[in-house]
Amino acid sequence: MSDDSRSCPLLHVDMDAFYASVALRDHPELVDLPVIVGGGHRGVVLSANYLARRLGVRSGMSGTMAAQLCPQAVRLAPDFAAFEAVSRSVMETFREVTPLVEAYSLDEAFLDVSGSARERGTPLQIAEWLRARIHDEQRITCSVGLAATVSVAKLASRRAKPDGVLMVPPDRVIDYLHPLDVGELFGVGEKTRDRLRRLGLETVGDVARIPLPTLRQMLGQAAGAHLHHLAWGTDRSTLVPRRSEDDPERSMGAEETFSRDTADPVVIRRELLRLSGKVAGRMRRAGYAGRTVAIRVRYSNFETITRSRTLPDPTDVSSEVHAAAVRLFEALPTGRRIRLVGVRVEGLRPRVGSERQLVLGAREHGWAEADRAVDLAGRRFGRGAVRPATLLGGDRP
DNA sequence: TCTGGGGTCCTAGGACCC
DNA sequence: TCTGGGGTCCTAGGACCC
Repeated sequence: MSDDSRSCPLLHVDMDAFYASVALRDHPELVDLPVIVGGGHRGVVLSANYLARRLGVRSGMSGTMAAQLCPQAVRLAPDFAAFEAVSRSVMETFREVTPLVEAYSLDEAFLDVSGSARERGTPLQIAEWLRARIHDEQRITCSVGLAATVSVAKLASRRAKPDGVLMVPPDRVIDYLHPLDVGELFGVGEKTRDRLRRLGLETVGDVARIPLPTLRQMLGQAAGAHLHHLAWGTDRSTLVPRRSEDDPERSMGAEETFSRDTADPVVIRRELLRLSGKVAGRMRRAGYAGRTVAIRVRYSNFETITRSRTLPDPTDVSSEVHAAAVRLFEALPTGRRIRLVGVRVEGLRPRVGSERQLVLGAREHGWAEADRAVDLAGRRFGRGAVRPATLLGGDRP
């Protein structure tokens, strides 16, 4: 590859089979076997090594199906603490190269290296340096896509996998994009792909040839414009450093699939209590309060509904979140068997000090104090050290 | 024994206010 | 007597991503 890579200052770095690679690093005796991370009872595959993929296993697939395709695979439980540690360390390496890092998930990030040339060389040289460095330090491989825009860099890294590099310079973008299946575009999932196919649009080029107003009419204002830019490779070229002070989280939630479906309101209310405490605790640790409490219920037929209520004031108090969640749940028709429940708090804003207690009555004040005591005990004795009495000894779903 | 758990963004309709 | 728009907030659902 000749090095005209200065026209491709955006790097998308993506770890190869991240969870599986980290797991294998800690279980070297398994490297020659197909390995699946996740996919336990009622679960889906989180990651699979390339041996398992060769047999058809894909992440997101149900564990049951993976076991059918690949009964000889070794199944490992995910170790999120290990994944997070590797992720933090990799992101630090990225920040050595440039401050312009958009961490997209635990195992992916976009880097803008346009300002790093003098110290570190061309984007292509930087990509290879990063790959070598990550391999040396973490013993896992990654792939890098280079382009002038975010979505093209992302497509390129996918095509480079595993353990490769692919650059798509601006003057080659159209030739690269237009033959691709529309489903490959970042943001085009199964539903949109099917819809486009029914409209006779199979390739990215087909979409590109549709006039923008027509596309907007077909897919909606935002989605139409978005797709148009993706099809011409003219999507955004500047990065948004994620999860900084000017980029607060929008919502926090927790959900759980029961080990078997249940219609028992006592079991469900107890689960709502546990999830509310988990969410509110995370909010307090992160310094957020939020006004809208939402629950999610998935019935045994997989039909999924949400119900939400906006409170007069933001809260991070476990019992307030729980009370709102239970009220929403109790407004639902009874008797249907439920597969999953979730609690989410939306409209988060940074909690400034504790001014709220000053204007509230004694009742709420007491619960906020109780939460603080629980948080303190959790820090000293481990999370879950103090819990509501109804969660003690109860069967976890 | 099909189908997790964490999120984000968009749309659409109705309420409500000016 | 008949009939306005625009803006914002709230709620529910849907699509998508890793």
